[in-house]
Amino acid sequence: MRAVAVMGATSTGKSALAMRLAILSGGGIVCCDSMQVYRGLDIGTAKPTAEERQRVPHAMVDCCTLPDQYSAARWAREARDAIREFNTAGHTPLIVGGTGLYLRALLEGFSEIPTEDAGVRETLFAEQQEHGTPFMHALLAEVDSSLAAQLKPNDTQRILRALAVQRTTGIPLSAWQQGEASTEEIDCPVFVLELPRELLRERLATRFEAMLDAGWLDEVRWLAGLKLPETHPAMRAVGYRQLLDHLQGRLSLDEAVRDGITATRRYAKRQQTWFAHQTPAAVRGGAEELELRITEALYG
RNA sequence: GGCCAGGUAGCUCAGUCGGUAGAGCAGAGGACUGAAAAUCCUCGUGUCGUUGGUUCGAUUCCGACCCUGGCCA
Repeated sequence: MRAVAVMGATSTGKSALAMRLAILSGGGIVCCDSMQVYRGLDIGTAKPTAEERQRVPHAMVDCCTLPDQYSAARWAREARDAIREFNTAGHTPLIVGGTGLYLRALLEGFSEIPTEDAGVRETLFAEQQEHGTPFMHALLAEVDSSLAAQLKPNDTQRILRALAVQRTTGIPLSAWQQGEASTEEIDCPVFVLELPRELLRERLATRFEAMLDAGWLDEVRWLAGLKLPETHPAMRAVGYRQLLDHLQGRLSLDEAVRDGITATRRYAKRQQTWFAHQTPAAVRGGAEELELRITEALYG
């Protein structure tokens, strides 16, 4: 299998770059984005428009209907199928997005781990609410001391995941993670699009306002109407979370916008850190330089 | 004009019964194996409004002045 990945923080302009390249190459795009997979979250996720999708085929967009929840493993599985289809049609697709973990799941694979039993999460969450995360960390230490030692006592998300797997299988998560990672050989050079911090900040803020003008708040009202649990990924997405707080009267619109822009900035910084340290083999650069290098990769 | 409450880190504030000060947020850096737009970790010297006085020593007590908010005229 073969693909070319174009990754980068939000608002760096990677989608526009990818569109240009895809139109030239006649290939398709595989979105690597943990929020664009949800049907109905369009404006706030900067999802490719209908026109763009008509012009260039996009995979891994709108592949999950909302009460459902997505995951990195599922994305890797489905993205692999999408890439194979493009390949058999004679094309090298562009993997485009900002979700570093998803790309890792695809390129390096995850160990085979059984699905958590339904309901374990709810039980764990209730326990965590009552006793606090450090207490849950202590519980984990009893059944999986090596993983517990690696996790901070406040890391709710990883601690509950570890406990959930241990409780449904009776085997510690760290043991499962020792297992062989299931990957299919894939030739995929990785490119990271960079933008100076100051410029990125400006673009983030401008885009946030533009999304509001495009009717983002109505989209958030619709989301609120679904009554999803507050732990659902869609409820915690940058911007959506703050706008949801506004709809529930916890923030004025101005405050929600200000906090949303701040949250986006912090998110972009985390992405930059990830791509700087977790993808050492990647080629980094600005739009012009990358466009050349990617073109070489596509045709060379 | 009078009375009251404030003026402390970029912002919101705590505190020092007098020995030059600390939280949250922001900001910076970092981690990252099935929720990842998530989750988590580390980093805090600033004329303590200005100016006199008391004191070995004042941001802390007293006075004057300046600024902000509220109430009364």
